[in-house]
Amino acid sequence: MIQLIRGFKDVLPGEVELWQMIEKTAASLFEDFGFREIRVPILEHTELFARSIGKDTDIVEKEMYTFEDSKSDLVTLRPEATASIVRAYIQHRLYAVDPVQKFYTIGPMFRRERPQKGRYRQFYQINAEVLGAESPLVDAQLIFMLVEFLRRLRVSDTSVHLNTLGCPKCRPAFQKELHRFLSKIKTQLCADCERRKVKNPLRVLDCKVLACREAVADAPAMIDHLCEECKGHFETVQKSLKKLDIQFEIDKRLVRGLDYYTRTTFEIQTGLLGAQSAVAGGGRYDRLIEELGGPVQPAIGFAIGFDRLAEIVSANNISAPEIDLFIATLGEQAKTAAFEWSCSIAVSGIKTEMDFSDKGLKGQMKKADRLGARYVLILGDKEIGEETAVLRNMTTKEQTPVPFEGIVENLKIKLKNS
RNA sequence: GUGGGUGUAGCUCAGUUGGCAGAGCACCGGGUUGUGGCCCCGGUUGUCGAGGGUUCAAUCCCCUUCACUCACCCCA
Repeated sequence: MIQLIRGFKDVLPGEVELWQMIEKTAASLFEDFGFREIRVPILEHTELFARSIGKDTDIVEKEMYTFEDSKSDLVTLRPEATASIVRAYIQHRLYAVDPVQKFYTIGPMFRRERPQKGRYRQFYQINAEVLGAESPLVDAQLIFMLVEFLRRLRVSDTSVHLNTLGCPKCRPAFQKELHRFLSKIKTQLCADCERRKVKNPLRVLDCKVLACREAVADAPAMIDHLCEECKGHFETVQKSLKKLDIQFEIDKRLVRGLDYYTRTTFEIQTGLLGAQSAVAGGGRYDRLIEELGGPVQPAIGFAIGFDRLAEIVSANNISAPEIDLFIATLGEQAKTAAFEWSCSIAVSGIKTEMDFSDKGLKGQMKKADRLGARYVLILGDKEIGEETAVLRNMTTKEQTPVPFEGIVENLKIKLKNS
């Protein structure tokens, strides 16, 4: 048997209703905050991701689905959405009329990692991005919106983690100091951290190995080395969050895996997903638009892990959709009549089903019951002879005759009003 | 990429120190020749994940492989 690709998954009916509910919740809330939906391609030039995410990141180094198409263009299945949104902003000069543009998008991303709980090779994200806005109030508003989104979905056991990564003015000095510190303690670091020390020193602070944790306990923190502007920005973000009654904790070790982040970064964590504690993450990327060849415009955004979210949203009150009418038939003549009627009734917005096999009445009643039919129209030889069908209310068991004359219109009226 | 656990009916899972493959639920039929849910009776579940090896005999033991799963790594 041909199975689906490892790390990919089918979302089957039953689960799809939950997904639709989450999508609607996001769209409606984000639109209330002035975000508009944007849809960007799943395939982009590899160059776009290499330049935005960073050549030395794990994502670009070993996790992307990259291949040559038939004309030898190097293309990649997107591992994240921000780069494409920024590209669209630049390419279509969306900044020309108003540099401030707010977008959201929902769709699949691809990363070739080893699958585990809450981690798939094709996974879905909901992204929200504000391009062209520098104010720290925007940072706070975005986090507020994210928290409200989770509240609407009744997700419990979540916390907001906040950090700042500084800007090109203050980060280099800090990095130099961090490097000096790491060189001093290098004998105590694990093999992974030896590697990180060169490529992404910030990550060393986030290592889970006990020896490393102890070694970096009093390492310098970015938060203590901010320039005046970054410091002020971060303080305003915190002050604004407090005004909005958003609980958060400063997490000096919160580092993001993508190179483009600057200043504010944040993550929503949960204890419900095992090792994959991040349900959503985001931050500022004030230099990215410019680095991709656009105007000098700051930006901020976040991504929500859709699959992870779906796993922790309490799905108890999602039930299979009921149908309004089931037509049970006996004999060819009845089936033919029911066939025409059912099509005509379904078109008018009434969920209608019938059975096309030659089941007995008992079997058809059973099927109607399983489908959650509110009414069953019974149509056998007797009814054909009398030109009157029988309509059974499945809850009250009450049965009423319905003459063939004008039956479709009568059923439409009756079922719509009940 | 590395390590652990698990693959038996549609689903949840038993099982045999190697000897014809099981239960519950679901499904189908009957009790009710044309009326669902509850009840009673009966029936079908299957490459025992795939390939190879050992053996008179393998679902069981050995090897390989694939998938799922959890963790590392990384991230949403």
